[in-house]
Amino acid sequence: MRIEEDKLRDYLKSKGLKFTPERQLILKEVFSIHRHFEVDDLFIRMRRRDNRISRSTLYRTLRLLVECGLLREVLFEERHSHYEHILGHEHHDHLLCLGCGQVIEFSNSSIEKLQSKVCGEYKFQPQGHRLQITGYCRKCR
Amino acid sequence: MRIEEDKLRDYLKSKGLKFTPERQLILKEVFSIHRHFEVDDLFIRMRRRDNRISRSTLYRTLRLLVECGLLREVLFEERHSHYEHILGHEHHDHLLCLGCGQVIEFSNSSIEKLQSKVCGEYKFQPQGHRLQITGYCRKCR
DNA sequence: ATCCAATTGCAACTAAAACTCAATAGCAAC
DNA sequence: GTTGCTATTGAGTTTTAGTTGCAATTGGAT
Repeated sequence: MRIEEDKLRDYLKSKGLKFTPERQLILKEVFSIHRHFEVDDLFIRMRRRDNRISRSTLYRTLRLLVECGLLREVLFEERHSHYEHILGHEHHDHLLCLGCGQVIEFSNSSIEKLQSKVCGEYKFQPQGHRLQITGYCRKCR
Repeated sequence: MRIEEDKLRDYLKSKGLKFTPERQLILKEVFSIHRHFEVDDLFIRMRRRDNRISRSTLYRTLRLLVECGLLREVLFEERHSHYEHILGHEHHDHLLCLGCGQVIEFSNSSIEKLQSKVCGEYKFQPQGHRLQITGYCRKCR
């Protein structure tokens, strides 16, 4: 059926973990959101659908989804985690509007190339990066 | 006397706030640290010197120092804040080693230029940015 | 069908940071 | 220098975000 479910099943199996109904429900809900979300967003959405999953399970499952490469954690100006899909989305970075909170995604391969070059200079082996530009969007400035 | 003290005094005066002995001590301690630090580092250092400043005051004062442009908050992989000096340091970004936790600073004006270009494309007025590359340093890879 | 390790939900816990409030102290005006 | 108003402080309490321990439950390999 869905690619993301296969990916999760494979990951779980490879680690000797179980594919539970809770994990399936969370996965489904996560992939029905098509923008950035935080844990509490997810919790409330699931409650509305009467899927009474505990917060502990949400936290534990989100960690799994990050580990298996389905989700990415993104840090905005707030002190708690935000997540976004990786599957089917090319890598991108964010413009974060301090006025309206809007998040604009962008990607720029020249910047990525320069980053590789910098890493080379420091003999640093990159594993990932975050680039976030804060400021004001067209409407807010 | 010191530029940073003048800057803080000016900022406080402009906001109708007061230059207290506590704020002076914190400022002094902050500028005696020449690397990234977190709130508790600062707290412990001050205790060692018998400057018994409460954590509340530290938190409140650090916020002021960020507001007046003396400090910058940097987010590493941990969930609490780290700070670094702005004054007298040109803007830079970070390579963060997941092995030993080492933080390498770098700056690259070509990346900055490309960022400006991206902002232009989105009619986004940048105010600041964070670029953090995680991976493994020469020793750890 | 059996069995064992993984999972769940709940409650208790933790860490970082923010808030509350009574006592104190800058500092501007006199 | 004194006064008075407002900002500030520290101690303790609260909030927020997330983690952990544990007893009961369950997935899934055999």
